Amino acid sequence: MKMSKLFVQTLREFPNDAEAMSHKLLIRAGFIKKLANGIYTYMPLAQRVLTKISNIVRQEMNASGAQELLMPFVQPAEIWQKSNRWQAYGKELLRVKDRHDIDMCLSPTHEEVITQTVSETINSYKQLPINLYQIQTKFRDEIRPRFGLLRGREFIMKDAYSFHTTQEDLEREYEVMGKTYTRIFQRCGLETKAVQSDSGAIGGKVSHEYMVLVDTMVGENNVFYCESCDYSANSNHAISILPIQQTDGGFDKEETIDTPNIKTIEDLSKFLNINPNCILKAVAYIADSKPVLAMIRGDKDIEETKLLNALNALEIRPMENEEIEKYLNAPAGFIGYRNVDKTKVTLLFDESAKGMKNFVMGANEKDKHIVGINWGANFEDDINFVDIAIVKEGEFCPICNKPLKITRGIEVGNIFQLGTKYSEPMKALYTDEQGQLKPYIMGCYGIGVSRTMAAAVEKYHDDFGIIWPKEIAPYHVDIVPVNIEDEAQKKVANEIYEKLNALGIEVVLDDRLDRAGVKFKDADLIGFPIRITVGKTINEGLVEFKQRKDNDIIKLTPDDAIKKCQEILLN
RNA sequence: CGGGAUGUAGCGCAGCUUGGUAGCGCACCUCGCUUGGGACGAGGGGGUCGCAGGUUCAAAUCCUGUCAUCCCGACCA
Repeated sequence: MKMSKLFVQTLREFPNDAEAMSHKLLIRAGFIKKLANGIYTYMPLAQRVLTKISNIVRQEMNASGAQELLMPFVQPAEIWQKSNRWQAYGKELLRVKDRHDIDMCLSPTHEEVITQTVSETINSYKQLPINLYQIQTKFRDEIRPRFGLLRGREFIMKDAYSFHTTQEDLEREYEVMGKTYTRIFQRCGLETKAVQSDSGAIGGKVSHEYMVLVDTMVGENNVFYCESCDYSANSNHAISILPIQQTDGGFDKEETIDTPNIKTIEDLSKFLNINPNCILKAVAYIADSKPVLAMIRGDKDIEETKLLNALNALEIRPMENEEIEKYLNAPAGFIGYRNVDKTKVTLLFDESAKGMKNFVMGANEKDKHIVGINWGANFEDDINFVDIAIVKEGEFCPICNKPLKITRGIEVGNIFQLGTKYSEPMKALYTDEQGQLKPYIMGCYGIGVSRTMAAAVEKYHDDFGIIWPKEIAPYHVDIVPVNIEDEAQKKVANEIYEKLNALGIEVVLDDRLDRAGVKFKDADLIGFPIRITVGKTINEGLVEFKQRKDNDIIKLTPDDAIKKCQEILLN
């Protein structure tokens, strides 16, 4: 490709409205253009990267026995009503009406269509298992799209769905997909960590997320991991062993005391001169319009995803102060679990509270707390402790009891064991060996293709621009004649260009009339893995060879430069 | 949906306080000159100042409304 013909416009400055480095660089280097919030055009350079990622995905999925198909992007509401997700999916599902006033939607995911399609096509256990996938645009009307391609509304996803007769066979395929994913991302030049995760709106019980670990804020997930064993989990799912499990407030009898205007754990801890872990904290929520009171040890915080799961609820938000008065009969800051009407308010206790004794909590009365409380002493014994706490740094691995580390991660893939979550409501059945009708046992497996591109930029860049891994770079080599009007330089540059093309190496010839500095800046910004500069040294028969990843320049003959390209690109 | 900010040429911005009919840099076009890290000179094209009302002889500027975008939070594959 001749640079003068390439449909690209690099910018001298970073865009004003971008925050994440991948967002800034992809726009500045001319890979993407924003059309609307969270909706982007992939320019030719980006399209080439996406094609390469997609091809790696295809090769590995096919090698693992999956088959590619392509399903509709616009879907009728009817099919979503069958799975009960027309209601449950919420506002992320963009709904539209067609000219006949029929409800339709832009598909955020394809469980419904694939389940129906498979159930119409496969009737017998003899045709199972099967794994089907597609690579396609998805639309999710996110509340707050951000970070460019990392959280767009429209994005490209590979989604695969597998169908099985037994849980064991699903687990086998789940393992296969896990290994396939690791390989796919490795081939894209990205190391990933498979972490345990919450399964969210897609549903199912077991799931793992494939995270690219980064140290920037754009990794929207906190990942906890153990260096001694292979435990790792998204913070919304992580569990831990607390450094201090038994806490004692030291009060020798239970009594109500005055705590004037002491509303926070911090203030109360100072006022009574006790550790926050001796205070029982009350956090009030509204879950699916119903009041919930969660009690947790004072030094811990609620993980709302876990709370949501414990309640089997869809939506959750903190209570407003008026709601606290109304439902809990207590002023905010002085809430306790006693006097709560358990027929009206769901009461939950985090496991961290189990080891507390002689502890403190709100007295359900303004400016008063109760000290010296013990489980079972003054309240019914049948308290059911559940895990609804967020893990904190410094806590210990649940498997091997070593300190847990925390890092940020960009989720580029996920795998779920769905079970019969879709096949049952949608009555997607096959006939088993005994002639019985049974719902399929399903798995699903996603890869964010466009997000993977952004994650690679997020991971591999420097002050000058992008540093593409060679496997997904838009082009492999950029040839820069320092002065295109110098006949000797022009001739050699053209020869190298022709030879590399003939070898099947993807190459750009920067034939623009601009000065060398402009071409060098663009080469670094766009991030070609290899740059060959044809300049003055051509009089000695030498060109300059530079790899973007280390920026070291060596001088070679044109033929040796070509050989070096082959060497680097082939291994 | 709450908090904060911003909308002026393709991109980055000034002008707004104090109203007088729009400007700078980059990019683009022409000519000259230049060619190893985003040169220089001269000339040129491009904007209903987000949109809609209002005040005024006169609005980018003041007022009201509205839309969009960005950041933080909430939310979410």
